[in-house]
Amino acid sequence: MNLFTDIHAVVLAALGQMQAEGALPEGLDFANVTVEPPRDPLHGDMATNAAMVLAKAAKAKPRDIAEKLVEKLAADDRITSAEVAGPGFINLRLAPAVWQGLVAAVLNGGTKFGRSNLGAGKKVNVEYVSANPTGPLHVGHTRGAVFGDALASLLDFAGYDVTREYYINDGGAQVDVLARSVYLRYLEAHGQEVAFEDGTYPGEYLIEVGANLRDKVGDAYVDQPEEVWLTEVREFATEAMMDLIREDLKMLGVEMDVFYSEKSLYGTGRIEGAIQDLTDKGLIYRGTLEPPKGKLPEDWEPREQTLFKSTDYGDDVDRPIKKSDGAWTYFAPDIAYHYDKVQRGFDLLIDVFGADHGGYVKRMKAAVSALSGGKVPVDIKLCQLVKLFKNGEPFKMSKRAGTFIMLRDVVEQVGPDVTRFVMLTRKNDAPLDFDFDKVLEQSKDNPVFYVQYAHARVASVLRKAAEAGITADDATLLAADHTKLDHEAELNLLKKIAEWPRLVEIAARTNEPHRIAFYLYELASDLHGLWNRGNENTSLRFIQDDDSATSQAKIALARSTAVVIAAGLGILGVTPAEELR
RNA sequence: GCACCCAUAGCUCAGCUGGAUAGAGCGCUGCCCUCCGAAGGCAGAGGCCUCAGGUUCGAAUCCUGAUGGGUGCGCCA
Repeated sequence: MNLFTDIHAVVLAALGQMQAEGALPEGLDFANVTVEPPRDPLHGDMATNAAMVLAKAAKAKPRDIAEKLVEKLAADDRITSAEVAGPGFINLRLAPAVWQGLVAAVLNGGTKFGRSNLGAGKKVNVEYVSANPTGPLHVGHTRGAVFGDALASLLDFAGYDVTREYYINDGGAQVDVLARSVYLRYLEAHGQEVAFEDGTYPGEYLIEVGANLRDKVGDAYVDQPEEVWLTEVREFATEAMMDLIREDLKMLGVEMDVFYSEKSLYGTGRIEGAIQDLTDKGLIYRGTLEPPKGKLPEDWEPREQTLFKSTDYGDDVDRPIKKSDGAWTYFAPDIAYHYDKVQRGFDLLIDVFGADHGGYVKRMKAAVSALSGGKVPVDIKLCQLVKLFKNGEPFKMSKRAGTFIMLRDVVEQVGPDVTRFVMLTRKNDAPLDFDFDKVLEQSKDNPVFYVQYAHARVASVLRKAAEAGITADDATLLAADHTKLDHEAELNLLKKIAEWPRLVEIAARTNEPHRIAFYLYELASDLHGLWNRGNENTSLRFIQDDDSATSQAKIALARSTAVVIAAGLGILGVTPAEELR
């Protein structure tokens, strides 16, 4: 139930009627006609721009169209007033009964209220995290993980068929480095002195992996050449790292549907197949790239390479898919991977990358566009950096100094709910400050707490109602007389609830889950406001002494608010609190 | 040098793909608990939406350019 689409339909019907009566010419494009909440609530409940948008094509003055449209709209019994304002806006006011009807809609729908079929069941693949399997996840990954996960949930809520996917980069040189590092820890576990030189991972998390390897194979690999052990150790180490990463994700509450291995693309002809597809389209050639302008790398020399003609699809330069030794570059398996996603029948692909992959966006879009014949859109969301603070002081991360903050450090300190919510209170393409002290603060300065508090307050009302002997289960609340909710403050809260289904669609269309977080803050604010007005005006308190019928109507409103908050938090992956401590 | 992202109140940020007098939190000045949780609420002060052009009924929003900041730029993924 989305009141805005309902009224939008009313407006379109009225416009159609005007055409039938000759008041408007045929063949007008209504696509830009919107119905939205006016910026200033004093103007009314909803506003439409219909008259202004159509004026030019209809060769009429906006206000003239508006005057006629207003007459039609006023005939609808949901609309109590329709008036022309400013340059040709039409401001509408809706009958209280329309707003009051929301309570039943919310209580009937539960946390499914606001679900949309915007996605119409289209298959969408959301790829996120995809961190290299060389160590536990750190803070940078955390933002991508939270963002991708919330986006996936949002799209699901908006009616898409969502697959959550993790691409394991286990095919490149970095896993050989990992294997060698684990091998050193393995030797160490056998009592040898080892040195970690450049090009190895000195992280302490590998000590245990080395010891486990020793327990598994004994001294079979000790003092053996690399050919003997590299493949097995690599396998063993990547498995161990993926176990670590899976644990990290679990701590955050992230569950993937698919873990897709890069390595599985090799030796199966799938990379060759994808490249062949591009070759058939005339997009693969041998050539030499121009050196980048400006600061030239010291060892630059022109080289002939196998290139993908990504410039045909808007990229700045063509991109190499093979190294000079004939091996694939990282780009080639990535092309094959996306080719595979296209072939699995997804209607839409979304990649969530870190900001450091910004330069990768154009070539990936080019590749998908070429591979799918432009049929499968790919949206690439970049998550900007997370800056950590402690006591207001920037917290520098350094691998060398051991102050590299891991995902588990953050989650252990502040919990998954806070971590998730805070990471979603900024749009993905803006950098994020994360202050350990501030996020744990319990005040309105902290949005997580503020929203949780609103939810907990409603739970508190329900407990108080039980103490006062008022029945307040959802069935009873649903049957209550909601027309008693006629105070302006109560109607305002209902109007905010009415925006929820609309907001879900906007957030889903733009792939911006942070909008959910901001909406929840506003909704919580309205509830807190109503609550406090009960201080001065006792008739606004949810529990009315000696009047259980009125109480039930008011509690139904509180409960509806809590349901929407719970639904929103559900999308963000945050558990709604029944009680705060 | 080139590409992408960002620029809105003193600070941290929203702004519903072009709408009316640009919003919130913090901070600042006041006020509200015999009351369902004051862990809250209300009010006030605070703005040339970085700058300059353009598009149109209408621009913080779209386009061009400039300035400042971030990220990246052929055998690392």
